[in-house]
Amino acid sequence: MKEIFGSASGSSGSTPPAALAAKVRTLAPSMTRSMQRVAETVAADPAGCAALTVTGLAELTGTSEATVVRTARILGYPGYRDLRLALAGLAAQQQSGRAPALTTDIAVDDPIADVVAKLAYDEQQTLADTAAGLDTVQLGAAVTALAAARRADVYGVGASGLVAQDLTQKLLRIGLIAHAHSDPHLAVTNAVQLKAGDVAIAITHSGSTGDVIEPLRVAFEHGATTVAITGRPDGPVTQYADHILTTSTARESELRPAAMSSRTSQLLVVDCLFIGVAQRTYEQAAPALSASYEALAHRHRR
Amino acid sequence: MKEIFGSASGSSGSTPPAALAAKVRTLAPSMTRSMQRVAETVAADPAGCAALTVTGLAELTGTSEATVVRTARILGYPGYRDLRLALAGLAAQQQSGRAPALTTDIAVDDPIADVVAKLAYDEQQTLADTAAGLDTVQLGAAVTALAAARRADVYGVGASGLVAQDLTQKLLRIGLIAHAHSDPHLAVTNAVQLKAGDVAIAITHSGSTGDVIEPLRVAFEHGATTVAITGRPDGPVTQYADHILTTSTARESELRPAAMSSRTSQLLVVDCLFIGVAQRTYEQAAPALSASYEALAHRHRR
DNA sequence: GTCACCTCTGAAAGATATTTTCGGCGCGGT
DNA sequence: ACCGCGCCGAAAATATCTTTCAGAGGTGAC
Repeated sequence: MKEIFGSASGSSGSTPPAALAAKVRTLAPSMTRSMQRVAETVAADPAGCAALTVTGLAELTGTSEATVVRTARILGYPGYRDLRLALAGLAAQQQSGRAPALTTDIAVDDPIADVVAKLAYDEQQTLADTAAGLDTVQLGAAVTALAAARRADVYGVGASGLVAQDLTQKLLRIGLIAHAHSDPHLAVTNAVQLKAGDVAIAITHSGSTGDVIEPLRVAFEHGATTVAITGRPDGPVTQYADHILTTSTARESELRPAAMSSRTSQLLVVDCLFIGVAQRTYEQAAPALSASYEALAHRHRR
Repeated sequence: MKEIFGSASGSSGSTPPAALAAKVRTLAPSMTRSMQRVAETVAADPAGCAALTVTGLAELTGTSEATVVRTARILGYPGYRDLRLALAGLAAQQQSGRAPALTTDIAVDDPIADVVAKLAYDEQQTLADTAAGLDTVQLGAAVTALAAARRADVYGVGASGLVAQDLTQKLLRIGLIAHAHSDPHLAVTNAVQLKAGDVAIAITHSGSTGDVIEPLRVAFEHGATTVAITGRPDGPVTQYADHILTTSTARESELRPAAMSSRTSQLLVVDCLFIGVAQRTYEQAAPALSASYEALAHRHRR
């Protein structure tokens, strides 16, 4: 049977189509101007667009049928027909579940309580989007590779560097050999050591951070299994990635740099990786986890 | 606009399309045999039928396209196309109806898709809890202190160390002088330098991490304004804290160490601090933020 | 500044899906 | 057995969607 509601990224079937707005944001950078116009129109009023034919939507957005179809393709549907069907589903869902509709934009003069509420809401949204957009097949493949790896190297600079460290810390805890690199030179130097069976993971929101791509390329060329965690599934980094894990992109505002929501998103992905690996290597992971817990106990004051 | 989801019986537009089965029963008497076959098939599996073209459904029910269209008409839609759209909506609603019955505990044999869903849900929960439990007065006070600080030191070890670094990175971006310390000795050594007007922030989930409490105590005794970000507002760390920011504690399970949700919670608090400070120092922060953005641009490959 | 190149875009041709038409077929009545 | 009536599906007609192609517009090199 044809799968209509599955996320475009092809993941398993049960994904709710709620994440359309997120998908539009994620993919907007790889769209042309007129396609963006179409995508935005669709995201703004799914119900309305579901009632339109290709021609109708083309006229409404001031573009051509071809552009509408192209947009549908980018969004992950085989054609406009399927996008329209998904739109109808979305509309029905919206109708039953009433949108919460918070102006999630943070203003300079927002009282502190609003800041807390808006930030929390935003990050929750980011989590939902990420979960919806994550391709579980790719994730599973990455987990399998990690669980069997002799060694894992993780690359990330800037904010993503912290995420890389977080992942590394966790993997070390369950007995894997993992390293985080934020120094590009050392990263490349180490990447040369990798070989088939090893895993290299690059974390970059933009998907085009040279300092992170370079070591991944080297690892890739040396036969390691490579994973990219990025918000731009079409970015340069994916050239050298065997498995691509897409993080979601929230729109950023002046006061809320992209780094913030991308970090939330990346951490969720990284946690999923970790839990996945812990499951696969349970026999080894469980005792290792409690051992590390014990070891810390005495560092806590009475 | 064309009304798709309106009930066929013509009543007001907002009728939920759930009543399809009932409609089939009501109208069955006025249908011919083959039409009934079609109607029943559709009622039995809306989602499946939504994926079929007229021809497909005709074959499936062993009838012809014409009959399918006639059935759609009887059911109140202008044609098969619209019936199909409504069907898609119905399917989506059905799907969204289930699902929230997640036992948020992650088991060893959970499929990867469940892991993603449960983790996302858990972290969302954590965020909501944190936002609800955060004392905005204390937060406001901490922000005020930070915004005016000559210098800020942040202490955190282990997973909290990464949060400390995250905060530091952000504060540096808006022109504050901030340092993260994860080496307890260096932390203490530096804490001695602090004086009134400076800010020291300790991040510890347990509230009893000696390595973090010690530098905070020193800072406190040297007259700095001290802030504790902890999950245990009654823990030892709060002795030396002028302002206490409470993070939420989700219960941890075997596969899901506490570090995971405490990190989420801590990051939210830290983000709030950051945004708060950015608001207060907007004149200085805004240009600093865009400047740091510009500076990074060339590190991205075309 | 100009040229070559490349990408984006929409018009129109081509393919599919939906709707309509129309004649055949079965069924009940005479 | 024959007639009339209405259901049914094949195929034509139409609408909708998809693909192709050539021109417009922009970009970088020289």
